[in-house]
Amino acid sequence: MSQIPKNFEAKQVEEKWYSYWMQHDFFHSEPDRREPYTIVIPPPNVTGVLHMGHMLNNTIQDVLIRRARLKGFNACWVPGMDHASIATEAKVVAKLKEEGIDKNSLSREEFLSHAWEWKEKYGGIILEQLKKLGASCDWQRTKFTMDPHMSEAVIKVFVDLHKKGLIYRGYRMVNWDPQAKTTLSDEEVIYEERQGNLYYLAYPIQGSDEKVIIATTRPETILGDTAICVNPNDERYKHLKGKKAIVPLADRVVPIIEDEYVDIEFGTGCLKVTPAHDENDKVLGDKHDLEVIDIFNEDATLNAYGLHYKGKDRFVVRKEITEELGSKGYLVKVEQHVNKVGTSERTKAVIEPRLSDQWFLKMEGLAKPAIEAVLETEEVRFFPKKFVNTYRHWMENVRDWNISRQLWWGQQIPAYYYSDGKEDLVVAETKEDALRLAQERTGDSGLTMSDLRQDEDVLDTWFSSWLWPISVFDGIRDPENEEIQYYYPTNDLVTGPDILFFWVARMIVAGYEFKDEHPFSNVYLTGLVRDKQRRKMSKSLGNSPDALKLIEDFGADGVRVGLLLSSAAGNDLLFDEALCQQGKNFANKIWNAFRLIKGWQVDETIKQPEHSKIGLQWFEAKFQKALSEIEDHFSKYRISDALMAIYKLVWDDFCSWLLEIVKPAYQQPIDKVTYDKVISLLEDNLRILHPFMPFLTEEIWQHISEKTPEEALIVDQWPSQHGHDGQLIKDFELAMEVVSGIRTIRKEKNIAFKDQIALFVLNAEKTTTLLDAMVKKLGNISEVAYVEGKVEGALSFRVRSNEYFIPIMGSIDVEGEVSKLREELGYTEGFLASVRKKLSNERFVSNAPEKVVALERKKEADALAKIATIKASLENFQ
RNA sequence: GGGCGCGUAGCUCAGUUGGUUUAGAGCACUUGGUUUACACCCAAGGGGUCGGGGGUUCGAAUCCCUCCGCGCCCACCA
Repeated sequence: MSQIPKNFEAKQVEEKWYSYWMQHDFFHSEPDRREPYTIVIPPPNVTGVLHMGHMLNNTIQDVLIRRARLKGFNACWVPGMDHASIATEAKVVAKLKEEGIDKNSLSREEFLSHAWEWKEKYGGIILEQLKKLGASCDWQRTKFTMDPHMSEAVIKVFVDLHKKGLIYRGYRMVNWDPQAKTTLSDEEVIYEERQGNLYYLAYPIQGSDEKVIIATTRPETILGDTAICVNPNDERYKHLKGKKAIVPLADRVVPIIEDEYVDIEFGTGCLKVTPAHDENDKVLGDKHDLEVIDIFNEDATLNAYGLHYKGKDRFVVRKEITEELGSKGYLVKVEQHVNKVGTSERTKAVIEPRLSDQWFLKMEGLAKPAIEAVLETEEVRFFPKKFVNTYRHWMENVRDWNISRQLWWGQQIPAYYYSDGKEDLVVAETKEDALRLAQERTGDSGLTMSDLRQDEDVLDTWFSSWLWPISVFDGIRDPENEEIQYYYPTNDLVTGPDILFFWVARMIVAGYEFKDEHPFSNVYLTGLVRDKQRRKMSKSLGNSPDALKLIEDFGADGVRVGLLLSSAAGNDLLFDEALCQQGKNFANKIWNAFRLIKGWQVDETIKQPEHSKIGLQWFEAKFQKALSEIEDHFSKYRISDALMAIYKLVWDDFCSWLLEIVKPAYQQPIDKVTYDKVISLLEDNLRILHPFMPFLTEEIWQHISEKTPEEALIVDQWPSQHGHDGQLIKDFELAMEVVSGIRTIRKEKNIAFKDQIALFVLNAEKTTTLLDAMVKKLGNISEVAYVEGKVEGALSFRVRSNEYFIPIMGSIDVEGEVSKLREELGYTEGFLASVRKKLSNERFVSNAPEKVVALERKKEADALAKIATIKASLENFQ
């Protein structure tokens, strides 16, 4: 035994087995006759580094995939990365800036070559980090959303949807990120409450001395005002009908229009209309046919309409224009006002509503089958279920998806303009096809490639990732290929609820649209990882632990267990390093159980002791019981409950009870029957533990006996279920309570374990001699003797209706014993009273099911018997 | 403003369609322990009027109402 280290040393073991598994291709999957079990990874950003969320996510996926592998499925976990347009482009722009290169000085092609260079050099660190966690991904299948084949699929889908009339170009109000100079989808905008001001401005009425007061939060936008609007039912403004107002500073004359949209109660009940910079104003503008004046440049500085503020940033202008309005007498008052400001999820910049030409995907029709799949057919099930509501709400009110982004990094939209007209375009997979189409359309066969100009925009990154479960198997380009037929639909998807709309919902949509089938059967939504104070983990707070450091400190298995121990699906995980410590301790516990067993000398001539026999039978029953509970937990995606069940099985039942029972005396050999059985039970434990703690279990597995690669634990078999002896478990519990009673008395009376004691039993409930053997062993009892009456000069305790006596040397602390007995009596009498209260209620006896009443009667009888015993003992002392 | 969910031991959570001892687990805590697998350990133990109030029922942590507190999602008024 001395050659086996006392503590489990995770580090070298992890490296050893990961490369062993890789070397033998155990993570790799090819279609075969087995049933497939497939997971596609939520592709992390190519710019990403491993954080706690990834750790949790991928640990869960690895648990599922390893378990499926053990269950004999052809397990395939496809890894990959997302090109993350905005994030990556921002990174590359920043890096170029450091090198003194301005993005605007580069051509698109030049920029893209820098971007690819960046990607090759820095991208995908995260995948290497996942290996440290033990993720058993099929790395031969690693995909990137901008791989040529993946991009081709994206383009193909765009063309297809365009043909179906679902993609259209619209001049619309979009969320504009002035920092990234691109559009964001509604989902990428985060609203934050900010303390701002409500400015009350006076607009002169044309041809009169009267002024009308208007409240606004964005005074700089007055330069884009093209109307004033009041509610037609507002008596205060009736007389203004048909008149015109003059916009301060701009001196523009604008109409005063009436619309019920205006809230009479808010502000002054009078609204300035700026169609270019507010969604609602745009609607009003369209309705009343108003002029649209855009006052911003694309970086949200003011353009020529900004007059003398031209070139200044909107927030600078807000401050300065307020002062100017004040000095010229237009500013009536300023009130504090809390309003919600949209900010970019990625750049944090304040979003401006902006009108621009964008590409949209019609969602309403596409959403239908995806709604059905989750709400009606349940072809796709969510865990936890509560997210179904969230999903429905969003999907039933889904808006058209703005899929264009004003960036270069991504798939360029395959639309080609053949003239200066905005609508003079064709959509095609290749430029050659586009030319043909353009020639047909115009009837001008003289049109050449150089007459075509491709749309500058790229597609939203989610427009590639919504195809992920299909495109990783090349199912868009080649729908009949063997892989897509075999692996699709995939089984489980594990991701965070924050991308339920961005990604999950859209994948379901794409699944039905392009494969006519659900993309996955189950969606496991994890919670967010928070710190102990419930704060979200974030870089800026600096409360996110270094993932790799954690693995270093606690071992990958320890971290995996730590993360899983408290992560019920959909519940936030309050991360605490103590949990990883618990995981590490658990690893060490198992390691030492193994060391103990490995150290035993086997003697084939020894007969199996009775206590070992019963102990092994009992553990087998316990194992089977636990196994069925574990299966049940897995079926409900209660991963942490499954782990906890295994934790208790291994620590309490296997180590604390079974091993103590079968353990031979110091330096004594063990019989072969027991030894072999213990080994096989240990192996079963390792099998069910393996998905959670792959490294530790493989290490022990291969230490137990020499194994060929085919016999590695990772590709072994999950134990089979075959029922269990429930009665044995119950009987054993009685014996356990007896052992516990003996230990209590030993502790109270300071009787060392090595001193043997005698145990007398006044027996009402039957026990078997096998169990007595177990009690003898664990209690270090010289003999278990059955008696007819109370034993004098002994300490006693009761388990169920049996009474146990331990004679002790010296005098007994009568007072102490009596008070203990009185306490026990008090409790039991209280209990009896509560039972009798029920039983004396006639309506209970007549209405409750027979079974329930019978149970109460049994409780009553047991309590009475126990009370009699305690009273008798008390009399003995008096 | 609309919707969803949650409040059970110091902490994190179980508690399936109301009925198995006067509610469970893990961690933490207390006490004792150098027993030759493990102090990253062993053993024993304390701790909750199930957010408050009301109701339905023979019986409520579990169902209904209401109040209080918390979280999330959606929409958004200048």
